[in-house]
Amino acid sequence: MVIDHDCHRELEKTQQSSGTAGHCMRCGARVLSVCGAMEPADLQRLAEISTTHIFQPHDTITIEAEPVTALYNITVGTVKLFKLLSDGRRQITGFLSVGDFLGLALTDLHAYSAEAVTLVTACRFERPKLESLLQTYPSMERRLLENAFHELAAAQDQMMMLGRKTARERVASFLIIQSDRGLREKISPTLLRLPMSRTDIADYLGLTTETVSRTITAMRKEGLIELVDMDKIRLLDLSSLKKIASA
Amino acid sequence: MVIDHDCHRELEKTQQSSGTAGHCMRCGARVLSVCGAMEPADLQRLAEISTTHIFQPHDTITIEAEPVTALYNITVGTVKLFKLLSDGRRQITGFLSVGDFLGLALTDLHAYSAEAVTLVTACRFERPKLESLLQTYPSMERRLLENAFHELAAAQDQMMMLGRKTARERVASFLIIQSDRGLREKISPTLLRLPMSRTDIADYLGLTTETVSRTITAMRKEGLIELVDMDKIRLLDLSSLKKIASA
DNA sequence: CGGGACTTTGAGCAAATTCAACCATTGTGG
DNA sequence: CCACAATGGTTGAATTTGCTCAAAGTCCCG
Repeated sequence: MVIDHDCHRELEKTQQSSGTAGHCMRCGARVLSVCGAMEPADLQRLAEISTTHIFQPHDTITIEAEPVTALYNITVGTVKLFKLLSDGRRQITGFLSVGDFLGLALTDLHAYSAEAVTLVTACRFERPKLESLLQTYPSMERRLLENAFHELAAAQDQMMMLGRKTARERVASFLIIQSDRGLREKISPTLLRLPMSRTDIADYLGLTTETVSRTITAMRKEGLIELVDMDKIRLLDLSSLKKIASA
Repeated sequence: MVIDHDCHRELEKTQQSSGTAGHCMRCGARVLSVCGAMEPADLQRLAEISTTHIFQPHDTITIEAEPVTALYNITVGTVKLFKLLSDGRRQITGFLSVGDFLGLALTDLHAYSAEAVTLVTACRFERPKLESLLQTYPSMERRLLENAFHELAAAQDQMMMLGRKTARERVASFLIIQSDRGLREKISPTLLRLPMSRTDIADYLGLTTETVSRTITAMRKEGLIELVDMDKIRLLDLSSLKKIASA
């Protein structure tokens, strides 16, 4: 596992300050996230306190236990959140996609690390500025609360998966989750694009890459799924998959 | 596993309406929870919209996927939260103790079931009344948000445990978590009372009772812990346990 | 003292991991 | 433009961790 990203260089290179442009008005993530509640004039104000950042695949975005300096709203791409044990074992706690928030916390330190899976574009809000924003828009706090509860429910499903499901059930669950993840990542109702590696899937499911690979092969042979490409999977029998997922 | 609780009967029998009494002023959980931020006069108002409930061990408090009608604040005892698969496999997602909230959600349906582990006393707030309360005390919303983020961080630790830790590491983690759970459940700095059964511990750790039992026995033989009683464990070597827990 | 529930212990088993080899795709330099 | 190294994915065999099934021990409560 080679970790060799010129992360900081990359960051400076790709940072796009945007105090003047009304980029928030054109933001594709707007309809999905907090900004959706705002008036055009307010969006202009939002644009003034936010900057756009681009991250290359494998770029580190935040590091566990380091100070929280900013909040990001993902506008393009996929991000993985994870925790590490001292010997390198990794648990991916979730994947973020367009419209999702990263670094949303009231604590001073990040609870997890975050890394770009694909090319990622994100809208960055400096923490102190965010605080004042929250006071200006009380409805945003409510949205954040809703968001937090939603994540909490997802976390509980994940616990059930990690604690009690078999490898087969976990892989099925993963496919269903990806399929349900709005229509945003889906190419067609049944064709699914998985931007993350087998290793990432394994670390998300609490399995090894070998087990994930073997399970996917088995499902393919059973006619449950079809591997169109390494990162494209067609769900041929959604109802069976759902049944397996929540046994 | 016998499920035979006359839950509803029990509920009616033990419900203590308290519109007039200033029970919130005397509440032991107050300092630990949201109510701590309030003035005496406000506590009186709080007492007017809340009722005290008592649950016997094994009483069901809420059921997964059923409508959320109220929010409880635990004032005495321990509650377990769990999810079930159709074949009976169970995952305990957490234990609640004095000061913790139950049924805190903006969704209409419960994300999990909750059951009393010990004798439990809880302060019940009807949902519609709660909504108006939140509008009266905006600072409470912030507290709820903090609470949600705290739970989210705990959930991520739990995911790491379930997905990547060995049985030994899980049991050590459990003991450390119980030990860290404030001083509220602790008898002395090293003597720990575990109100839940081995089955509950197993369902929390994603293991079987046999594995939990064997692991505890092994730790006892190694001199890491001492079983004072079935439900009392003395942590003899906290630093070693901590090292094992977060390998 | 006896019955029931919970816990511990034991022996064999199975699911998933580990270790190892092989295959496919991609990108690089000669 | 092709050979070849590098990366990621798949497949196979052996191993191991934790599970299943079974029995014995312990605690509690009437």
